[in-house]
Amino acid sequence: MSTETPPSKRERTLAALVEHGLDMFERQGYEQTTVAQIARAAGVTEMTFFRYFPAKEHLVLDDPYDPILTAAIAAEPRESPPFLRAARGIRSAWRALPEPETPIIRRKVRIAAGTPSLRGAVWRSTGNTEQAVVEQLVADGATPEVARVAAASVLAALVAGLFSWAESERGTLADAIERALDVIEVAS
Amino acid sequence: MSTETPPSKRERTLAALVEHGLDMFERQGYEQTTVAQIARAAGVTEMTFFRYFPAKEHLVLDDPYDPILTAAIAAEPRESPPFLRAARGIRSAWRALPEPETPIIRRKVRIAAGTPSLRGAVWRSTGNTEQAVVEQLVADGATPEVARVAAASVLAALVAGLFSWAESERGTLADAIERALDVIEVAS
DNA sequence: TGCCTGAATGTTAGTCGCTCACATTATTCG
DNA sequence: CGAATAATGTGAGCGACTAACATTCAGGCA
Repeated sequence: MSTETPPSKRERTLAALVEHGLDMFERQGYEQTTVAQIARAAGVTEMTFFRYFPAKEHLVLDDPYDPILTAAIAAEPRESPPFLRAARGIRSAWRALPEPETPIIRRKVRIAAGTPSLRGAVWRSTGNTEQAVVEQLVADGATPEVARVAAASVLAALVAGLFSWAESERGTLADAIERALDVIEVAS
Repeated sequence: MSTETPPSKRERTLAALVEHGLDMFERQGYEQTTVAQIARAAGVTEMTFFRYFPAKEHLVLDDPYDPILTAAIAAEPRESPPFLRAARGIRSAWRALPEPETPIIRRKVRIAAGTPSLRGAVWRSTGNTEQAVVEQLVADGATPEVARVAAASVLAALVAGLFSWAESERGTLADAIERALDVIEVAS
């Protein structure tokens, strides 16, 4: 029926690790869950876990959105100040995006939002995106200092919106992000 | 001559730990420096290090500014939107503050800015300040969601300004922060 | 001055995240 | 089927951090 090929062994153990990992994080907390426990629950060795994820936190953190964001920022008119260009670019990027498979994303974000050490990790992992945004703004004429502040501030708003969305049971991701950007774009 | 009492033993080992720690971080990098190495250089045991700092990163991260910030935000007129209230509050708070003993602060911020894992730690450690700002904004009538976004975004700008300041050899801390807030307050 | 109490430090052992070198078992495809 | 390659296991070890317990040191009081 479905056109999907049967999952390879690699895909199956990956899915098992994610499934058991998120499950145990939700039940007993991130810090209280050991990598060895997750591996054991997935029928695999601790070593194997680290072959799939470079660190424990990566079971919760992806981040595939860099190219879309930077492209959208590049499309903004250069007359606006960098801060507004970044905010509006992100806004229009998300508007154009299909709503992603939210169930698992919501679980991950909720775990991250509720775990102090992961909140830090989220910020660090946003570093790549931030760097991309900075480069785009600089390419469009902003100074590096200004670009760094603009990028950091806008992305912080985005992350805060993400966290709020995950904690509230309802609403779409796109709406939450729009509302977050509304808070910041007080100039029109 | 000086009115200072002679440093106690505790003060002396604390100073030794900070001094050798920062020194080694600058010379060989944060990740490449071991807590045991710092302790040894300070003539003390690894265990003693952790009696002074709850974690390695705390040798670099303080954060004594919460009360001043929240007070200044409370003083802002409530007609403005929360985002601007937070930004302007922080601005006026720093304007009123005496320029702190910058040499050691600059060293710490520079180390933090140049170490990915510490950038994340800074963000996590800002959580307290963020929470305080959120509470102040909510007390002044903002919704929690709006307050969280505003606080996160403004503090991110502040941190970005801090990092820029530390990396550039000259300029005062207050000026750097003002410039960072200028980027964000595009509405007037 | 000498003791005495509490602060400061040391010791040992252990957990957890994470890495490396090397051996072993599965998969898949010619 | 057999060989190449992918996936996993083993064991040893490092570094951050914690806890229980023992020890030494500092400074005030008789």
